[in-house]
Amino acid sequence: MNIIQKRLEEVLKAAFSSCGYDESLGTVVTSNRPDLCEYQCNGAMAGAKKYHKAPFVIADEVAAACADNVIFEKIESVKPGFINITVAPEALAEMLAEVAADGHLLTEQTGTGKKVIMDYGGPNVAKPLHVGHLRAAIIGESLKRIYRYAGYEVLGDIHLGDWGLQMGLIMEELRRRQPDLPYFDPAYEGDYPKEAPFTLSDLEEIYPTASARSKEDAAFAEAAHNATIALQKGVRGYRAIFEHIIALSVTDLKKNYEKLDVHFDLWKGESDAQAFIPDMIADMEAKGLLVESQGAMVVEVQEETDTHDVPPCLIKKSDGASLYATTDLATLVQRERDYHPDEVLYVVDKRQDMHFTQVFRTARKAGIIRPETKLTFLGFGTMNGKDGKPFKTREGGVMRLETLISDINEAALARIKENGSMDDDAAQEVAEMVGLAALKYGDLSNQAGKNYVFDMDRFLSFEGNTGPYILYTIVRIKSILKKYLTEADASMNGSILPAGDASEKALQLKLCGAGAAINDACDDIAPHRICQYIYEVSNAFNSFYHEHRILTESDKERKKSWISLISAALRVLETGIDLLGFSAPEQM
RNA sequence: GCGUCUGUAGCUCAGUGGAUAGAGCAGCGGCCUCCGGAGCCGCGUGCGGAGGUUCGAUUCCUCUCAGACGCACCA
Repeated sequence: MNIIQKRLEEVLKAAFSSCGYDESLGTVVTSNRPDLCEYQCNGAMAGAKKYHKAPFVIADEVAAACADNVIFEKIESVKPGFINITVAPEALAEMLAEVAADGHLLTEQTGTGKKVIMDYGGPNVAKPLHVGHLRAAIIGESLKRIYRYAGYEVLGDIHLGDWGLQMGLIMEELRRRQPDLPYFDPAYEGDYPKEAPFTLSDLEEIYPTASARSKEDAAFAEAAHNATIALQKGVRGYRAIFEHIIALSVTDLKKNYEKLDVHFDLWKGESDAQAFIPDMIADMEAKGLLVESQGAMVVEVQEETDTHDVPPCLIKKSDGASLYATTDLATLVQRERDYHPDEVLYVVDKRQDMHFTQVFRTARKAGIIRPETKLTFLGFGTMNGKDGKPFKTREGGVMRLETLISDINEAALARIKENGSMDDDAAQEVAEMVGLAALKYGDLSNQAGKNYVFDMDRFLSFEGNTGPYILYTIVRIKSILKKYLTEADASMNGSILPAGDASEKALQLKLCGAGAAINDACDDIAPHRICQYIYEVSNAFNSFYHEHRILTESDKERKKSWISLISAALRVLETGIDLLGFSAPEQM
């Protein structure tokens, strides 16, 4: 909670209590009428009924009971029963000093001692990343950082799509093209080559070709199916090809996620979970959970409180093969065995809501995870084009992530060169930072669960609620501080003085809310709260900046106080963008 | 058909059981002898619709309209 709110509540609750009312009525919230006050308490109205008194009377009593507390500049009751509060500048300055002195900006360490596994990758091997993978990566990376800031131990797992028919398709197509490779010779007993007989770009072409072929050529489809089984059985030639594919893909994926400043702690995949399937299924059978339905083996997950049908969770196909849900469940078996997480958070397309409902229920019924382990599904919406339909290339195809990123960087570079005098290398580097900020902020500033419109021009416009605007504000503060530090008597240790005017006070008030904003983002699994907060901080800073000449201020203490104030603003903003997953250049 | 989600300003989006629902963009008008004008300051329109609960509803509930999405052997 915001330190100001917390302190005010302590006073208000005591006042309600001393007047003979329930102290829970002393809840304080930020004012929705900034023209009247900074904070307000509506407890008098809530309590009016219970105590059979006019709300205005209660508000009057309470306000009078604590009016002489030094935390208030003003506390007054207003009809019909609001208690309006204005914070004393001296008290505010002290509270801001506490925020600035705290290692986590007074973010409550709610996650201390808790371990969370976050699943926010899901790319398929042998296929390029496309924009569909973007949201999971951006949102997941941000949540990982936010959770860590609140004290959680977080393990980010990429959860590769590296199993199933797609692998068989690739192998069969490879065999069709190069049947003489030793991998396909059952009699071959020597070592296989260290180098793959194909490149990544070969793979990117092979998969769609094979996929198309299997649809028209039944014999090929059958062969691919058999190749899949051969891989699953561990036939060493197929296993060796599999290793080649993984090695090539992972190298490429790391490079691409690196560009997004997205990092995973675990590079596990669906293939890693396969070994856990037989025991898991045996256990389900032993518990009597597995039932036959229309030829398949399923776990019923309908619950009595359901007001509608929830289809059963499919564990085994009628041909005995396992499915999507089977793998996800086995992955949970593995995660429980290896990490004992307190929570597993999935950042996945919201269209998979039903799937995860089934998986979570099955996991609980089967005792795969401990009863106290939280399973959370954060479903995100689709990234749409300006036409409101899912984002596509101009030709109507799926856009590769690399293309999207380079398009943004190019546009950012053009913008920087318009008004900058940077040399080319520096400009390129800054363009990448600005581009990433535009991309991530444009995504994260929306509620994760909703679809949003991707509009590069808007995200990069450098005006309004955008990543570049935040970066600009940060760079501006850095620039002032740099100039200040060249002065002979520069000191970064000035104490923050009580605000002298409205814009200074507004900035101080805003900065005190940093920890609360981060806790809110964490508790609600909502990075957009960070965006909103740092945007407000940026606005507050820019208003303050516009009304004060910091470096030419003649009052030394006042000047040092302002330096401390904008340093605090800088720290809050840089922390904010770090939690969103990007960073600011020195100049732009 | 069943279900889930969404509907807030011309556009893109926030938001809350409380007073007068906020930003940005677009439009109009101001501000550079000044630490970065990628900025600042003004100007106006809106909670899809109907009921209900409540002292008070855009927020909670029911119904309704519209759109997106999901409904077992793909992942």
